[in-house]
Amino acid sequence: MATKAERTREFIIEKAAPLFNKKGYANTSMQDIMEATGLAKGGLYGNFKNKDEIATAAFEYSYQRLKEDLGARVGPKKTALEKLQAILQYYRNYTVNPPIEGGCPLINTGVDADDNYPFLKKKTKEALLEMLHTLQRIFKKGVDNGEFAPDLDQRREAEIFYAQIEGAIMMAKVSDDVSLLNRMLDNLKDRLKDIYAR
Amino acid sequence: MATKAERTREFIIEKAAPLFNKKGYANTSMQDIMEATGLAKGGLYGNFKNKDEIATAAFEYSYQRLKEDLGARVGPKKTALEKLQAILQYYRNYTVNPPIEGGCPLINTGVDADDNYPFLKKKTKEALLEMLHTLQRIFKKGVDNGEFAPDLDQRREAEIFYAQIEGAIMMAKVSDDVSLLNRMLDNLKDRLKDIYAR
DNA sequence: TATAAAATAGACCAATCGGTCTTTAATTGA
DNA sequence: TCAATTAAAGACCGATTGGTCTATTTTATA
Repeated sequence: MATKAERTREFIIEKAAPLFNKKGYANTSMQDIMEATGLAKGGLYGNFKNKDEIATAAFEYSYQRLKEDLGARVGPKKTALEKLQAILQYYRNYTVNPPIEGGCPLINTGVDADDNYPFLKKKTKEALLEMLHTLQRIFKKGVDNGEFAPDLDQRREAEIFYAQIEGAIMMAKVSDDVSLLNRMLDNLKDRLKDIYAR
Repeated sequence: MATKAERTREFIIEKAAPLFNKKGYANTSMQDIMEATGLAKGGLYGNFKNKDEIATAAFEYSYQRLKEDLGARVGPKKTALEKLQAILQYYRNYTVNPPIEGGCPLINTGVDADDNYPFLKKKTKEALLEMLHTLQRIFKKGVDNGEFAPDLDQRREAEIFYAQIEGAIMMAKVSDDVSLLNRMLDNLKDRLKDIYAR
């Protein structure tokens, strides 16, 4: 069994992650985290050096969950087309009931951190690049398998794919209209068919 | 000539807008605005009721500038295709040298305000819907002109168009790679040709 | 069960926050 | 030019911020 401190640390991260994801760094106070965890100051600062360290761990936790959720859906699928469709399915109604409160941590932390918190921005950049790389690998697999046209620009397709999803998530949230996101997913599905048909 | 107060008010907005756009609401302090304007507390609170009012005026100013910049480029163009191409041209290298420091105010304020500041979120929503509506009108014009296929789903095309741009801006910022955005604009340009060719 | 070690509580701190209010300075119109 | 009005300065306020530190409690080990 993990030591008490390790368990408490993980507990704090789990409670803090949705707070940071929803409210951002500046709007999430240590007081908020104390209330969410039921711990006092000593409990938090005994397990973390400072707020930055909690925020960093919280983002890593949120991103890890995103990866695991997607991995669980994509992993079992055999073809590239099925993998990509599984990703689209994952994002359906995303803004209404996101796995982590507040929505996509890449968008939230990316925008929040960009001009304010270099240590968080660095983490977000790494996560985004990894995500794009994973998508690119799926498209490559599709080409290698003969599912997609051999001259397909894999990086470009990955970027288009993800930009449309992330852009639509943002727009759906701002406009309080999840159907905007779902329409985008439908369109991407159609686009996959086009690539497939070639 | 406008009254002194009116001029000062506008001056404050101009100085505050890039601060809010770059740093967000919580990270922009009245002290920051005092320093940016050279005014003391009395100067700010004599012209605005509170921080919320400055933030609101700042967002409206930033959005107004976006509209004007785009309008100046799109207005003179005759065809829908040319108008859309002008928009794509406007966003080229956007993350490197944005018209308003911090980048797209719709993304920034949208994400910042969504779960935190209802009064700002409302403004962002209105702005986004107006922007989408404008784009939709351009696509409609293209259909009416016979430039685009008559069965073109104008709303869908507008949403795809803008989601790709906004998603790419976000990703380009986070990854510190403006070429990601420019590749997306190139692709959108190609896509317009496809629609046009039909 | 007793004891050493680890973990947490919570009082306390200086700094900063948004905002108020009175005083002083600048502007404006006669 | 001068008086009335408007605008701005800046001292001040209570609340909240992130963070420290010591006392106490809980945990783990012998």
